[in-house]
Amino acid sequence: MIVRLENFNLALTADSGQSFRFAKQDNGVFRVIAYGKALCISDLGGGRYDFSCSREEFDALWSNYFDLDRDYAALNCLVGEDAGYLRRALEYASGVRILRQEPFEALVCFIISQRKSIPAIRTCVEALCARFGEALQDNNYAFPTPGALATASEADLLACGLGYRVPYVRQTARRVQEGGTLLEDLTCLDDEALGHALRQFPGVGRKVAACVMLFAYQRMDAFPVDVWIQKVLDAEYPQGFPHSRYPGVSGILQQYLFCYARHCANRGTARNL
DNA sequence: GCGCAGGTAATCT
DNA sequence: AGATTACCTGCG
Repeated sequence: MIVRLENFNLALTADSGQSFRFAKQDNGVFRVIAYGKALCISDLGGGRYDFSCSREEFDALWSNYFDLDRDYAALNCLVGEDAGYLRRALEYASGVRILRQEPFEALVCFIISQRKSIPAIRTCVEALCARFGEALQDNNYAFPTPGALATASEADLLACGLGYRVPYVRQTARRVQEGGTLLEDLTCLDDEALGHALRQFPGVGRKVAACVMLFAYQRMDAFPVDVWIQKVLDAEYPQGFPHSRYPGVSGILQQYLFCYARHCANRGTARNL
């Protein structure tokens, strides 16, 4: 189905490091897998996109996944011309959507992400899915269930390139499986309590917890500080980022800062998905 | 071939 | 509290 979307930058969202399950195919079409479904999206230009799904699935799943009901255009008014670096980041990255991922997938993927480059994370996550995930059509695989990872052998997880993170992932998967609807139940917690609960999982510190809050639980005030954001804070916000000026959206702005900082650093060097 | 990568946790001062 | 360090392994 073809839809017209404002404020939607597919390429930048796919490469934003939120989900590690985007792939740009040879024909330029983006394939993403989430919630046990594979989807292909073509950018037709002029704000028109072709989604390889029914209207029903779009409304029930993908609209939500891409956070299409949120008014990202409002950020234009909130971040003024005088905002300097942040304004430039907004102008570059507006259209990047905060994805609504499954909590378990986000939790595991960001545990894995520590001390890894994005290409390395992708390779690792794909290996996990191929080995432990449900087979979908076209040689695609869903993200593994907590049970599948909880019962995975140490050797099999090592073979996926998890390295020293193997016990982190296994124990996290076990806790989630034993906890039943544990991750769903966390939805009712406020930001501080949710962050604290997430940090109880092994291998989850402040940064990973903030990523899971932002990319799975839609906590738009979560502000993950990784090495890129730290560089931006050091250079542009020595007094600290003015969170109080952007209530309810500072996580989105964090994502824009992240994309813009990487873009500036990577200018000139070839880089693709 | 070799340093480094979207951090965390343990171990210090 | 804040600084320092080991940690697996693939990618550039």
